[in-house]
Amino acid sequence: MASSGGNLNTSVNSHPSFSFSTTQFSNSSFSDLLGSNEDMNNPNHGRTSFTWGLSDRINDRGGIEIPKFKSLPPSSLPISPPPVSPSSFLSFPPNLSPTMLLDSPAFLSSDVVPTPSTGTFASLFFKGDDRNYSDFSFQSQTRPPPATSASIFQTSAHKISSEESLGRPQEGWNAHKLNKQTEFALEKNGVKSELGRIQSFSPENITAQTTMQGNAAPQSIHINHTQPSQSIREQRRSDDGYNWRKYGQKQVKGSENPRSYYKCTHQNCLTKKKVESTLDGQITEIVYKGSHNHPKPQSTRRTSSHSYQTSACTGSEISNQSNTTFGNAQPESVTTPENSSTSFGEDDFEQGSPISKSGDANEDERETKRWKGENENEVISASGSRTVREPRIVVQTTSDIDILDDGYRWRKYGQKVVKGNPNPRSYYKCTFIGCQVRKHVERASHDLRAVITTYEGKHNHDVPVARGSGSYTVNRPLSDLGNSNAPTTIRPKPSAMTVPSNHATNYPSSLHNARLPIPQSQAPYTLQMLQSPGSFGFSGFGNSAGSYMNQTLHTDNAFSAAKEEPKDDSFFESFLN
DNA sequence: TTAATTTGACCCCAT
DNA sequence: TATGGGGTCAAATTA
Repeated sequence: MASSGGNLNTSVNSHPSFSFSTTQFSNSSFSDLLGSNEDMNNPNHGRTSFTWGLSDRINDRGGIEIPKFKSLPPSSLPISPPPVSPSSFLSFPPNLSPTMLLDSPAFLSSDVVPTPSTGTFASLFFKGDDRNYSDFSFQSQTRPPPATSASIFQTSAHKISSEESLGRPQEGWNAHKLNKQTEFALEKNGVKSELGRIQSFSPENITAQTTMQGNAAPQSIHINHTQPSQSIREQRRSDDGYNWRKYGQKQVKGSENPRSYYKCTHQNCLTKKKVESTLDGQITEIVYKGSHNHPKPQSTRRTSSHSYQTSACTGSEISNQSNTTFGNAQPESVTTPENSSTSFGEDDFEQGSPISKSGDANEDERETKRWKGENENEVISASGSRTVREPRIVVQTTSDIDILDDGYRWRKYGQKVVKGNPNPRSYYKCTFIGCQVRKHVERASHDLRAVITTYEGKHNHDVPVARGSGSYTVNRPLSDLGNSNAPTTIRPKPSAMTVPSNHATNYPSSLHNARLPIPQSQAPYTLQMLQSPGSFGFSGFGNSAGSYMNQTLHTDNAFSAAKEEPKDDSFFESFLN
């Protein structure tokens, strides 16, 4: 349902502590998690730490007896979306509109670089067909995929992470698909991940088209729950496009998460990867070792309705252009995980997120020692292995200047102190003739460094000529961006999260740097989406202008402020002159 | 029957 | 040098 006009978007340049990430896919069914009783009878299992991990945990939870952890089918390896480093928060030059990025075919290309520096990060959240908002929605696990490219943003623990950091109580997520074990796991993490609800994410029952891949843009993730099982050979192909053979699994110390070891099945290719997943099947870490010496196997699944496509961030796809550290330039068609290694700054993760959970203090320290990359986007080992960690989006604060510098020209027409926030809210109106877009900016009550920018309406014009932005031309084709490894002008600057306000309709709020011009049309992506306790089916998402999302931003004051945004135009009109 | 996965055991390396 | 832990092997198991 394409929306029009009357959109309100809120970008929250907020709280450093607020963080969330998208997609974390579980690739194992709960039945698998539950395992079988016969496994319990296997004396050998006593040796494993599963007992130590799961059983103990279960016991702690009240003695619910859970059969041994049987193992997580890693075949699907739904890789998390491209990790984004906190240091690389997407930032657009004043003259570069996200819309341009989103509209670009490049964003639909699986070969587009998924790094934050290339804007992929943003795409993860923004991307949805600008013109097909209806296709963009959070969907519950049980919902069959739309015929088209419905995008399913699966927030996982990260979402929860954001909730937690924002003090939002965990609430109602549809746990009908969850078993106690999973719930425990999630609860333990202080999280009930939406992704967790997609526990049965596996090649067998899922068709995941992700555009949300780390690579490029996000696009969409189709999960076809109606799909029958696929052949094992199909499963063999992981979400990164390469074929892997599992050759081991181990429970590593300090983590409940089993680690699976895979080798590339391509002849003479020594590339390996290890995947660490949470008990509920969510991948928490993927580490690639070595480089593929061959192109990615041709996949026909991408075009098949029955195909199982790479999950949100196939390592390979993610990587294509993000070879910041790994210089192994490869054919464009050959994207290798090695090149990706984009990583959301874990350090910013709130406790309770799977990420942080998996890494307790000691673990983190250990990891830090072992996997110290050159920059925050990378986590590499001394041996050259790259780590693709859980994607995380961390909302950071930006300066007021940034907030105002979104590429458009604004005229201040009012200021007001709104309920819930002692800080005055500046109201601006787009100065472009005929453009009714307005926005207001305010500092979060909880943190003066955090700035909330709320947009309303859609610009009916392009981004004005850049102000002081050098090289970027407003209409620069995104493809240029996508095809280039150049960092472009997307600055690794802290970005703000755009959170649609109550009015939000069309705007894809999302990670939205303060500098981001408001796209004329974007796939709406809201914090609520990330925080929605229950189903992520946003029926109201993308409603026509004027409709309210009825969202409940139980996040922090910043969001609350947005929520309390005056809802009628009269409020704004009162400022108009 | 074949191929992939599972998993106990072993090897290697860091401490 | 001893020990622990991660990584790998390979037989057993499963599909």
